[in-house]
Amino acid sequence: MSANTRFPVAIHILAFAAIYPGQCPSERIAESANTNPVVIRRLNGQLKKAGLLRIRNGAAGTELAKPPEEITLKDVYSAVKTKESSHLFSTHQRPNPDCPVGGNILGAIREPLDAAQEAVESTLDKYTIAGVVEIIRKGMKER
Amino acid sequence: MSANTRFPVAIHILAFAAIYPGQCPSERIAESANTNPVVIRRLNGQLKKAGLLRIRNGAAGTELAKPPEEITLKDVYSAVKTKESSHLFSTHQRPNPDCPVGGNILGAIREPLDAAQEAVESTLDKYTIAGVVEIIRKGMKER
DNA sequence: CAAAGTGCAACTATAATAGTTACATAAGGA
DNA sequence: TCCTTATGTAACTATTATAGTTGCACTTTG
Repeated sequence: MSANTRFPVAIHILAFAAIYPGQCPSERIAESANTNPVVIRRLNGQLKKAGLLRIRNGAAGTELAKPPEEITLKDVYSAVKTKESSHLFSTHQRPNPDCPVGGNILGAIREPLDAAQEAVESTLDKYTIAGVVEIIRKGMKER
Repeated sequence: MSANTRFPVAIHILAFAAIYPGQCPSERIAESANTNPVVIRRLNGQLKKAGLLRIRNGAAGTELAKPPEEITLKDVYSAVKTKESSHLFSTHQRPNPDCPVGGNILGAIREPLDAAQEAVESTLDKYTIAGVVEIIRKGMKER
């Protein structure tokens, strides 16, 4: 596959909307993220469904649906994950149930894998779009 | 792509070697993990290089290179990660440097992404092959 | 030296992902 | 009202990390 960049691009979208509210058509964000407008619109749809972004057709504008302090990176991560990308670690699908190891391996690794997943999500929950925007604004001043 | 299953399969290999030391040719492990012997040998090579597995050609046997209590899942994770899979989260490659957001986004998300990565690794470091084997053995008795 | 098994090269196959084109639809402003 | 701007979405193609496979030279033990 190509690498999954939906999560970082989704953060990009929200940061953009926070900094340029009402002035962020998909084409402009696509240019900023160096991708295609349709890719942005697809993510926009997921962010909208998750209640993070307010989008209107036509000459209206797109803007955050909540204050950036209230949008955590975990919210973003959850908004854009698919069934395939929802777990950091896949497991091998059908280890041989007739082998004592194959029949028990999945149960034996579930706890550590779940714990790792939980660790990621609770870490992402500590960061917000507001924090990301703050760092971007700092970078903007320095040029 | 297909999903990356190297990490769970590598755990499978080590657990197998712990339970059946000296009796684990790649063909037998492949059957247990429901995959191809070459896939196992490829992982074996990485586990050997990382000092986790002792492998001999021919009619000799494969066994753990250390006691299972001393092999953490982080060791395994590190052993089998590739350049592509080494980071849980990819970033979009070339956000537009001429855009204030595009030029600063990567720097702004580095800290949370690194923190998430670190959280995963330190979580995996708390689990060992010995722990996995113990759960498998418990399952073996129950049948 | 035979049997068992590894190491590795060189492919093919799979599938998740991004990229692209095209167009119907919607909303706001002159 | 109609033009402009933009979204939503279907229907593809392109990319690429991954697993799967075949074949064979090499190594080690007995």
